[in-house]
Amino acid sequence: MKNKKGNNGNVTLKEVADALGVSTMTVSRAINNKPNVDEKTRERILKTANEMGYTPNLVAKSLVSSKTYSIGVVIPEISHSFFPEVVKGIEEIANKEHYQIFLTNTSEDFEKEKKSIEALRAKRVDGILVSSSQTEEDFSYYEKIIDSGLPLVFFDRCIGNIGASCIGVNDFAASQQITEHLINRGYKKIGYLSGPKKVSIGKERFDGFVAALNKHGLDLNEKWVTENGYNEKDGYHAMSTLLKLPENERPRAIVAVNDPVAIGAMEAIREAGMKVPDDFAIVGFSDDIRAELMPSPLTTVHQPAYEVGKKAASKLIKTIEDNTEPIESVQLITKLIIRKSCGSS
Amino acid sequence: MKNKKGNNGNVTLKEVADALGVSTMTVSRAINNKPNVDEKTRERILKTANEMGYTPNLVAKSLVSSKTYSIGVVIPEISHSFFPEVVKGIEEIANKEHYQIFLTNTSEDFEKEKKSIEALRAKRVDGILVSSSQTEEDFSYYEKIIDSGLPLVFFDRCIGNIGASCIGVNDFAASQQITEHLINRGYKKIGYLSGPKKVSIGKERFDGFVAALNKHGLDLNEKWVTENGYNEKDGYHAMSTLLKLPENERPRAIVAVNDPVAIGAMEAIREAGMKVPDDFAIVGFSDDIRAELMPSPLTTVHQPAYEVGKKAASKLIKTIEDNTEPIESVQLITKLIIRKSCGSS
DNA sequence: ATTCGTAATGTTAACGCTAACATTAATCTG
DNA sequence: CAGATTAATGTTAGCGTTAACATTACGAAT
Repeated sequence: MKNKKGNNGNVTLKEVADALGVSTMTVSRAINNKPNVDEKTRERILKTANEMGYTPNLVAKSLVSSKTYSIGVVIPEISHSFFPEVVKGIEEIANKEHYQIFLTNTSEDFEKEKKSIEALRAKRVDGILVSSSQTEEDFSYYEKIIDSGLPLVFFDRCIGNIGASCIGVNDFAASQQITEHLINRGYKKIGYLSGPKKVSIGKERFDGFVAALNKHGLDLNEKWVTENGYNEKDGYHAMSTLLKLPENERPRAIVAVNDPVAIGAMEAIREAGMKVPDDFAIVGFSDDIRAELMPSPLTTVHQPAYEVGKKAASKLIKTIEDNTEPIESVQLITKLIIRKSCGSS
Repeated sequence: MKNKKGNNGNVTLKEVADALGVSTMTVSRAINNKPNVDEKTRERILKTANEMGYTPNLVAKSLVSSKTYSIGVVIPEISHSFFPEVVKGIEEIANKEHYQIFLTNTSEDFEKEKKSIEALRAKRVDGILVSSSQTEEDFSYYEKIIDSGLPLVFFDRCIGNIGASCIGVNDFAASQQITEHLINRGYKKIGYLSGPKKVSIGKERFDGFVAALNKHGLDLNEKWVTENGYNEKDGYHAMSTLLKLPENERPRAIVAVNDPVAIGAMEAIREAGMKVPDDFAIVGFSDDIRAELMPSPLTTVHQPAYEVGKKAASKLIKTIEDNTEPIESVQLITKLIIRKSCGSS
């Protein structure tokens, strides 16, 4: 409205230069604190640039430097309390290093995930941080991405051994540990509410569960294992299925792939008129913000979400800024949080 | 690792053109589905471009068009359950319209907010979506932004009458309504845990509270009003202060500016060995994911967070794409959620 | 065939900026 | 004070793309 050119009312280097009768290079040097500019000239330029409301055009700068100081973040579901914490950590580090983050939510949809990544790539982000909704079936997509040289760090849900770093937690061990906690409390009939095993965490946690059973000589009862999604409604649905079994064929304890699923399952149990832990002991994973508030506070595995975010961002930025940065697989330490839902006092 | 040029392994239009012996314009036309390209040529080009792994460089495109298809989103605290829902709505609409979102978290820090916006502006985002941590004291910063012509839409926390649209809820009326609910239940000694009044929601909600008192001829007792932040610890701290009053000088009911504050306050009450609603009735605002799970489920005001996000994004995009789009102040409808913390049966 | 009209393709310049080289002005040196 | 340094400034070209104009090709109409 107050501007002639197409640059949306933004002042350009050249305009500042013309206003002062110097060359654009001198202005560029002055503004970017490059050497070989007379101190007086620099001050004059800075003053005028400021008065004119000059803001550097990073788009143009990026075209020259092929560096955007933007990183893409691909998340399966922002409304899970785990992810906002992760994002907070990512944002904090990115910001400190003068990067901005593009956030995309895929709603656990691999197609949407791929589309988002294409969009990010077209925007020439310097790298991407991905928690994938499909890590086990078809690697080819990510193999291509990594091959193309786009710096990529997985977090939480990783694809292993394809040349990208991974920042997660020890899902296998933690899942085994929490299952063993149940076993040690005397439960023998233990069911498992799984998420899709095409996702690393789905597979790892399930494997940890099975390992715990094996270690203690317990059998895996296929009828007690369901595979659904990662949300409350999935847990509700899965538990409803188990509740349809004749009473004497039901498990006595439940391990859920994550807290939302556990919370959904608890709802199904409550609706069926039964109680946690009296009728069913149950444990989750992730220490959702709601976990301790449940009618029967949920025993779960606490994940250091904020730390995962910080570590992932810092690893990505290192990888971007130094291509000799080694590929690394980091497993942050989880903590078993024992509450009442498993029947502990 | 497999590339000669500086373009980070990205294939350029010119490279595709050279590979086929045509001009870059022809390739550009073919790829962008412009008319006047022979069908056979187009197919040949598309095929080769695909084989070579061509991805358009949006940075270059943006420089030409001065349009980035990026929007900035400025949020005070992503870990509040309200905001991830909003972001989800924003992302959904933005994505549908082929925009990407830059997410920044300001941690309620106005200085950080300004820095983020400068960074977004330098990146030449097409517009910004802001929930500001300071909406009442000094408008000059945002006046300058709006004056500069950068499309801006506020959400949740707005600055009114300075030329930007605002998507929020009717904080005043909802706060008045929930306070009246308390009054109607017979409470007369009502305290208020406020957030900073330099933020619109802080002011509006407090004013609604006062209006309800006035309407029913109740006095505002200054000693029962505290002003802190918007988080759990702030609520805890504020309530602790009230609890230091001699027993007969304490309020009997509490209105909290939002749910996190109410939840913090409930914790303080519990630690003091008292009960909700028996010793203190309490109500919140925002319908946090934890509200219904509290030991005494929290009566609160439900805000349509997801809708706020969708509406804000769509308003911003309309404003970006059509500068005759009118400035608008939208108040979405909240819903009073009555649970047990206010003493209702 | 010649001319014309349109479809297909090409060329140039520009978006805002900076690296690299070129020039000019200021400062030394003996 | 001439000649040589060095500091300050300027000029050119190019990052990848597209708008605008220029040229060429080709089938249709005479």
